[in-house]
Amino acid sequence: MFPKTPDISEVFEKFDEGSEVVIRGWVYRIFKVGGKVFAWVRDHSGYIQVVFDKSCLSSDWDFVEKLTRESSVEVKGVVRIDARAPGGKEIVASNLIVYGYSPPFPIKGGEDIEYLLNVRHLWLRSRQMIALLKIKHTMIQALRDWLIKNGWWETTPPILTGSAVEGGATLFEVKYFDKAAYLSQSAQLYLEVLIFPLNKVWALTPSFRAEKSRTRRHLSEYWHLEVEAAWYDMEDMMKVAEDMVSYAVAKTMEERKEELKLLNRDTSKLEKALEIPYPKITYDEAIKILQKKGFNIKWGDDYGADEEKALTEEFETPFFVTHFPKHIKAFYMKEDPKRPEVVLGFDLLAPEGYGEIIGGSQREDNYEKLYNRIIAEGLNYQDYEWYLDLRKYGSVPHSGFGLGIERLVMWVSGIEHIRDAIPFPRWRGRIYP
RNA sequence: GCCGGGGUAGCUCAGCCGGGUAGAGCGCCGGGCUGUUAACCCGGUGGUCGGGGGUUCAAAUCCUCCCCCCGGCGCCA
Repeated sequence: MFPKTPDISEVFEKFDEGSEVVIRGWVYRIFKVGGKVFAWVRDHSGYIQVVFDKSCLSSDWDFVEKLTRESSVEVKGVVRIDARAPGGKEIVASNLIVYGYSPPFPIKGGEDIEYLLNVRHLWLRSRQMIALLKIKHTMIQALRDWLIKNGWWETTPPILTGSAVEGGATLFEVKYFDKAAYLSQSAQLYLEVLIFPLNKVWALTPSFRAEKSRTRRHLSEYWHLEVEAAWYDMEDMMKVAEDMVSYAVAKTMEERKEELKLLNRDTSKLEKALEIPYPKITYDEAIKILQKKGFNIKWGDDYGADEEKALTEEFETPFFVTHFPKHIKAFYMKEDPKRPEVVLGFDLLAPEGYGEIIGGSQREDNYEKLYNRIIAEGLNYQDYEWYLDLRKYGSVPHSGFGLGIERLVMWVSGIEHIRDAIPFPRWRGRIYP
């Protein structure tokens, strides 16, 4: 067993000048000046400067001479306060153990994105990536906390499925014994099953979309938080969405201050997302806004990336768009009883150009209507027999939504590209490492 | 799938238009420096110019086909 050593952040917090300490980590930067060697040693909590001075070191000086970036080390030494050290504190080493030397580290700064993606397994050690990994952790934790505190059951829908939720063109096909199966695009249909035994359910699963997308907002594999509940109408579900999102933003701002600062996130903009309820506009109103802004768009058109971006500029907080034309939305969305040409669907768009982070709806709970929509979409109704059964055996009004975890992390972190919201991004052509 | 940009040293790029012995900075290696913060100074090392085919006395450079990457669009979370 390894005797436990303090985190590097604890050296700053709990160890006074002159106290002896042992730390473990990786060499992050190294400077050799005169007779001394300065090494910044990093662990998950931060980094500290270690000073190697021949006169203070009992272990072999040769080990110090050979130190390289990303070598893994254990250092014993004495804490010293010194203004010349980053953070104002350093460790004067008395002993060095090297667990593993590193050949010249392939990332030195200034590399282009293709190169960095190919050494992603090493790039994840950078301070920006560490910050993003931590922000994602905190956001997932907060969303989960909120759901559990509010009485939602966590469930485990399948990843391998026999049929599509939406279109078939974007499915990843896999071999399933002697048949074909597909990687799940959404757990929604299964969550709709699970509201009958559990009323209010959710799941956090990977979703897969084989879209040939080449945008900064799409991944082929992303983490999908989906919720579904019986006796929730669209309004109820929008309330869940805004409560949950604002809670997660608040928690992240509270617990990940340093990381947001490292990423240069303007948190004054995030603060506005703490106030709920979020504004709600209908699709009709969105079209009018866009027309006023000079976009060539008419009722019935789906809005594209430019239009969506323009819309988000009208708001400083996340906001909802509701009541879309039926033909631009999925078959399972419930028709508005007052206006059959629109559905009870909603999107939650993040401000600052980030756009859609949630898509949800009240579900069609009438057997005939759902059956007709399936046929009208050209889908094979036999694939959906079990799903149609839900409308036969005690059908219930219900609603749900799906949230893209990486989209949320991207907006809250203020980053340019979704690939940095996931450690091992996947899209067309990218499967390594 | 479509539009645009790109592939030259370990990395970032120049050279290509107008063909004529492959360049720079960084890194790395060696030396120097008594406190570095992307250290600095001196010296050294480093290449199937993405791949195939073609034109030419001669191709990184011109023509052609193919591959890969990046940015954007549509689709979505």
